[in-house]
Amino acid sequence: MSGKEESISNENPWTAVRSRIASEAAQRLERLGVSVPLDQLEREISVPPEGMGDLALPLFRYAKKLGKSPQELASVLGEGFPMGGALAHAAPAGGFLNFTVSVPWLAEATLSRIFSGKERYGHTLKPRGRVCVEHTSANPTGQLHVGRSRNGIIGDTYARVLSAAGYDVRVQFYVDDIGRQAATLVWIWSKPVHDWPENVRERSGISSDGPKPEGMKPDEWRGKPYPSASEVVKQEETAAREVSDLTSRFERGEIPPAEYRKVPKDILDGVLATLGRVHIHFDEFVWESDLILDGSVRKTVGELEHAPHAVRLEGGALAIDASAQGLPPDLAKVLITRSDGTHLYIARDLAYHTRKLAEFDRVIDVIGEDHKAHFRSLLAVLSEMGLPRKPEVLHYAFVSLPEGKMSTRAGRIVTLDDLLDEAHSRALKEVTERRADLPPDEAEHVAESVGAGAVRFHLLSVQPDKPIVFRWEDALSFEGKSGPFVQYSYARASSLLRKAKDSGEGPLLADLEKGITKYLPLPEPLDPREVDLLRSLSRFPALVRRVSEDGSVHLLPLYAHEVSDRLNSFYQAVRVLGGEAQSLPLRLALVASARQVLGNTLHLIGVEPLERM
RNA sequence: GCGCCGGUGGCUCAGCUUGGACAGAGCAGCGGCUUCCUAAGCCGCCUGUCGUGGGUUCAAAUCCCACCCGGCGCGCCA
Repeated sequence: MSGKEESISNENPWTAVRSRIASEAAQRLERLGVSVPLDQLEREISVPPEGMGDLALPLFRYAKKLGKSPQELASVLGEGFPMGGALAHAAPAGGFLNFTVSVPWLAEATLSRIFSGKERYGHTLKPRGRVCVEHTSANPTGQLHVGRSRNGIIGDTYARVLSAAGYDVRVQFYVDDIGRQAATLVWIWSKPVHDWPENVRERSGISSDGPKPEGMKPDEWRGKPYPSASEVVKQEETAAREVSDLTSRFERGEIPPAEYRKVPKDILDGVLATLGRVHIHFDEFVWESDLILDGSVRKTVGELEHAPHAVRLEGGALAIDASAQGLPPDLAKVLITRSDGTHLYIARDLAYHTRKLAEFDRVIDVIGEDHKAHFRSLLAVLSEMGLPRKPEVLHYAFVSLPEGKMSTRAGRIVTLDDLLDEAHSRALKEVTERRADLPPDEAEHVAESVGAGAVRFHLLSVQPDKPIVFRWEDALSFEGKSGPFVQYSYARASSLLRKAKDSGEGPLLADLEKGITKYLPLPEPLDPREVDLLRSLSRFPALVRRVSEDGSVHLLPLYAHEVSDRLNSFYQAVRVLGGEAQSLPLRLALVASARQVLGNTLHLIGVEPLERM
């Protein structure tokens, strides 16, 4: 791909128009006697309500300075405003000066970028550095539930967007195999089942040693004794001692890592299989225990002992007084080790982050809002350690059930496995009813894709800050603002293009992909739905850019819905094949472009585009 | 008690970073559309004290203050 094409496909067509309006307006305002910084003016340009043009410049502020009415200033400023090229029309309205772009320009600028960029349309091709995204990192204690899967879906999407925005992204899963929770499970499984406490045997439903039952996932099987074993450890001192002895022996190198990690590994394998169903994959697994075995944790704790604000608490625990770092009084002292000298979770996390910060240009953690305080402490201590860069965080709120907080103990839990299975079977029912002609294996594939798409789309479409109350009927919606709605629009566009090729329009399509220019001027006037679709398609590069900067991943499903919605309306309103001959090139180009942009968006949100459904 | 985050039609949510023109969608409800490119679709109707009260401003869902409700957290768990 040549340099020129690169710059075209990642350049947002609107930026040039905006700066042209801003600089012309700035000159004209200057002549009238008020000088305004160019970037301020550019920022103030907004999008007017439907039917009033494409861009709007509010003039209230400047009217006041000039002692004119906003209406008057708008007409004076609009008088003789140079049109041509991208700009077709300027009209004062109230205190605004509204601009309408030329439709041929919009079509050419948008479609040519899509055709030359293809699956990279909207992407930034210029390298922007190395970034590490850490997400999910669930404790290996059992199956993933819907709440924790929100983490993975947000994290995976963010990683995809960062990659599209030009970053070299590495996705990490931090496996906490050494903390109290995982250790409890390693401990219980280290004993023969007949030595388990009776109530653990009873409640786990595991009564004898033996291989994993047929058809059960390893995370489900290995996780069964967790709730009861964890209670035993909390209540019985001997059990608690056995768990910490086990941990200490491992840390001293007396248990081979492969043996110690057998149970966590089984669980991780099960969790990864489930995450694979929603297209979540990792580049690297960082085992927490490795940070201990290779001395990283010891080194970090050693450094902290000599930190300027290190303090010893009564009993001997090491803490960092972070009040100088601006932490509120209740968080001011950050404990690093226990009184007995063993390190706390944050000590290991500090070692991990020190390593990541040395290796990457940006370090991003996707973590639940219950860890907000922990993250603040982490930041404060890292800065106490004198690290120049800081990790960034994307927090998300919890998923609860209508009956309340999810709880394994109370049996109030929805696992991602159950949700995906249910989604699959409902989707299969739909597919077989609607498309009896599809071969069974394709129907199966479509059902899996549609089910997973519905789940991912649903969990992604709420702003991460907001708590979600999980309801089956919302998560499994296949219509309206849903994953399947978008997949359906994509499939219809694909189908139409297949039909076009079958009816001999293949050469025209191939020609269009080389450039729309030779089919200009467009058959005027365009249907308003054609123009609306173009407008939506043209927004994509700016959206990708924005999401990569602020992590607002929930905007992507929203956008996918908008494009689908406009494609469907267009498709309903005008005839592509067998319609007016002079409209065929533009309409085919629109369908092909919309399909491309939907495909690109679906890729970012991790939902599979389907050629047929 | 303190801190952080949320509170927008019957339900679920965009919009708030950077104040701007009648607050947008989806679901549910009601009424239409299939001799025609996939009806998981399209078109139309109905539904709003933007939690409450103050303030700043020519202009507030958006910024500031107070309060109410919900979520999350508050040193030897992770």
